[in-house]
Order: sequence, then structure tokens, then C-alpha cells
Amino acid sequence: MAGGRVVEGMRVRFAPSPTGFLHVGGGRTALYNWLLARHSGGAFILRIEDTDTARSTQEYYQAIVEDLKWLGLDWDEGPEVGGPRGPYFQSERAGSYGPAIERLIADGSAYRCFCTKEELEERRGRAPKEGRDWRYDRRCLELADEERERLLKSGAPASVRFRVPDGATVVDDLILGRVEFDNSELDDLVIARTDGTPTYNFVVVVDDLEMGVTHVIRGSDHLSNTPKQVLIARALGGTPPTYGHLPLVLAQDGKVLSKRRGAVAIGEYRRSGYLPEALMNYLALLGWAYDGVQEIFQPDELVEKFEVGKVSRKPAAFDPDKLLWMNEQWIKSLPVSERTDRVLPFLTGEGLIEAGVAGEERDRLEKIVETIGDRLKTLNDITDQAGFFLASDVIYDSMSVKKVLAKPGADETLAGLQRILEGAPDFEPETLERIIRAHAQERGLSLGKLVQPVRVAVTGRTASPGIFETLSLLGRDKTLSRIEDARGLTNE
RNA sequence: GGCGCCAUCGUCUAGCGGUUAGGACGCCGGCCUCUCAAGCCGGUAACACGGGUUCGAUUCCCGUUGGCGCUACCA
Repeated sequence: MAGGRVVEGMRVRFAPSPTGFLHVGGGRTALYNWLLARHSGGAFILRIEDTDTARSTQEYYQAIVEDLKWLGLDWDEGPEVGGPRGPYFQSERAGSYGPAIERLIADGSAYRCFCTKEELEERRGRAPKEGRDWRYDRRCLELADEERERLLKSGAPASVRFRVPDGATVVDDLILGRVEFDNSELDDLVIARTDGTPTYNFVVVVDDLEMGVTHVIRGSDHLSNTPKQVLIARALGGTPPTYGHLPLVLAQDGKVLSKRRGAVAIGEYRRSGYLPEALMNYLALLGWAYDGVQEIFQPDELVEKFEVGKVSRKPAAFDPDKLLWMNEQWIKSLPVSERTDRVLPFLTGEGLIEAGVAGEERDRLEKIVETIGDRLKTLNDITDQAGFFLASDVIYDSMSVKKVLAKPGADETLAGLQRILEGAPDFEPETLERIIRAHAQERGLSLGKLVQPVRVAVTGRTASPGIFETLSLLGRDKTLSRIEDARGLTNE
């Protein structure tokens, strides 16, 4: 095994393959591994399983790393940070696998197999017709020595199979508990292909052993791989890690979440204005609960309270509604200044403000954010909510115009308001409220009757933050000119 | 088919032999109110089924049914 200093305690890893974007299921797996490592004070390792060169890409790798960082996860060993037990790209670890395979062949734990893919397919296809289950028939294990020699010398292509021993293999799973597999159910799996490259089930074992991985949290779709990996680890003279198999994340229809079934990439949530804290919070609660009551957890609180043993064994459906609610809760809890910071990229992205706002402009922006208040479910909602504050022209919603401005008396109402506002001593919300309320009383109108036409006039729609704050923020000039413009839309 | 995992409101879950089965999302209604949100109050809705064990099962055991996963020279 490679030398180097090793962190005491748990060594936990997350090992994505860069063959697609990180989606919520993978994100949750990464999170649980990270939480386990951080909770125990151990090391969190990121390893990239990029042996499938046909499907792995640099773009996916970068996106995964970016998404993990955005989510708030960090790693002690892995890409970008290095570590004593690298390299952390599987594609760079080829040197470890060959000798390990030779060792297994030498001590009889593995053997060469000359069966071709076609032969295997043929035999496999025949099995069910004959009412048998297919398992590799060990034809090449039972080869006479001379025959094996002959084939080897003839240069016949050979794969290497692991010889599954008799007996049973017990997996003491952190989440599932004790699971027992009868070894007779297991195939003599191929650990090295005809071209010499090692397969996943072998590579993972060697890497975990060499990296000193002690704990692995992964999807339960790997559960049936586990006895094979445990057996290989032991044949290699190592101690397999402790596993915890996470029930899969389901889509709303109860099917497993996958890339082509509504699985949304983590990056997609970032782009639509979700807070990483909210997504982390939601993902943590998807299959784990602290006391069944608390819903909002700070990241460090999750680290403190998370226990793998309490993870549910039941597959959990991903609920976008609840995630949205949680995002809203998180946005709401942000102080105005920070909320403004977070909303900034969405505003610039939409061209509503220029990058690098400062000074008075920044102050005004904070006031806008404050005024919009709890009306943001996602950060991206800001573009819709703040548009009329920031854009020079109002976009009039035709339904709102029809419902309010095109009604009889609207023009008169606006004209009256124009006069009042022109004469307003100042444009503070309190002042505006005072004079507008007084005006309503004078004219015998309900406040609502008076306010809605102005609202549509200055915001372009029937729904907006409080009208007095809105007018105040807009200022006298803009308010008056917009009312003037809007009078052109009335029926008079 | 074989092997494995799972089973409490529509969804996420609490429960660890005795509870009016709790919370959250959603939905519905009300209050508040200048609109929309938010907030507050209330409501809706669950132990898959059948056997055991037990004085007593949501809880423990077995089975049935159902869902899901794996069954590659993919990872």
C-alpha cells in the first residue's frame, strides 16, 4: 500500500463518475458522506471514477466539482486539494490494479477465462429456456492445466475472473443492518477485461483499500455489489470499509429518480435561485430526521446532529414543493444586506442593474429588497418583483389594465391622486399614507378603490409590495410621470 | 425467474408494546389587510392485508400483496 500520512479516524469518500451532471440523488449521497465525515471529525475524500473513458468528460467533472462546492461541501483529499493517498482520479491509478490482479491469480483467488463474450451470451441466453438461473459455469476454472497452457501460449484473449469462495457473506450495513448473501448466488465476476483493463467492482475495492477508506455511504443500487467487493477486499488481504446503503430517491411518480426522469441537476437549482443552504437542508431531510419536528437546520447544525444510523430505509420521493417552501424560509431568514448580495447576480443577469453597484445605488437596491420583503420564493423571483423599480419603463399587464385602469372613474381617480402627490410635502411612506388616506375619506372612497389604480399605474400590475413604500421608493418624479402615462390607458 | 431492500396522511417524517398516532409540505377555510405575499388560527388526510406472540400490537415474528434495486468483459 502507498505510504503517506493518514488522518486518524473515519475516512469517508464520495466517488462520482463524470458521466453526467450531479443530480439531487448524487448530491444527497455526497452530503451524507460529508456529514458522516464531518460529524465524526474524520476525513472526507473525493475520488473521480473516470475509467469509463467513453462516457466521462472534463465538462462533467468540472460541473460536479463546482456543484459540490456550491452546495457547501469541502473535501480534505481529492482533486484540487491533493492528499497523501492520491492520485484521486481513477484514470491515473492504473498502476495499482495490475499487480493486485496478478496476486489474486497467483494465490488462486482469481483465474483466467477464455470464454468469449459471444459464447457467454449464448450460454446465458440458453439458461432460462432450460429452467436454470445463469451463473458463470466455471468452465475455465475447471480447465486442465495443459489446456490452459495451450490457450495461453496460443495468445487467446483472456479475461480474469474472481473466484467466489463457498459460504456466505455478511454485510453489516450502517443503514440496513445485517444483510446476508449466500455466495452461491454470486457470479465469478470479471475483474479484468480481455484488454487488461480492470472492472468497476475491482477498481473500487483496490482504491478504497489503498486510500484507507473506512466508511462508504452509497445508493442501495450498489447493495448487491457489496458482497463481491467485500470478498475481493478480503482476498487482497484487506479490511473492507463499513458500508451504508441509502435508499434511492424517487421522483414524484414513485419511480427512481434518474437523469431522464425528471432528475434535476444541482446546477439547475443554483441557476433558478435556490440557496445552497436550503438545498442542503432539504436533501438532509430527505431520508433523515432529527426529532421529526425541526425542519430548518443550519449546515453546522446538520454536522452536529446527523447520525447515519437514523437514516430511513425507505425510498423517499423528491418533493419540489417542499424544497421551494424551504428555500423561501431560508431567503426570509437572510438579513437584507445579505439577501441583496445573493440577489445581485440575478439582477445583473437580467440586465436590470450593472455589475458592481455601490454607494447610493446599492442603498436603494437594499431598500427595494427590503420592500419586496417576503415575496421571494427563489432568488430569481427578484427579477420579476423588482423589475418596475429598476427598469425605466413599466410593462403594463393587459389583464391588470383591463381590470383596473379601463374601469369608469379610473382616470378621475388618477387625476385626483396626481394633484395630491404633486403637493405632498415629502415622499416618505408615512406622509404618503396620511395624505392618501385623507384623500380617500374626502372623496368617500375606500382606500382600495384609490390605491389599485395607482398601483397598476406605477407597477403595471395589480399585485405589488405596499403602495406607500412603493411610491416612496419610486420617488415623486417617476410616480407622477407613470401616473400621467397610465392616464393614457384609461377609457376616458 | 433468482437474490436483495422496503411498506405510518398525496409527499417528507416522529413513533422504538398501552398515544385522541405528533410535526412539516401541499390542499381547503378563516383572521389580518391598500393588492399580492408573509404571518396567525382552524380543517383535510395514514398505520397495505392475513396470521401469529402478548393482557394488549403501528411497534416483535411469519406469510401475502405491492413497490423498488441488482442480476454485463457499465459504473
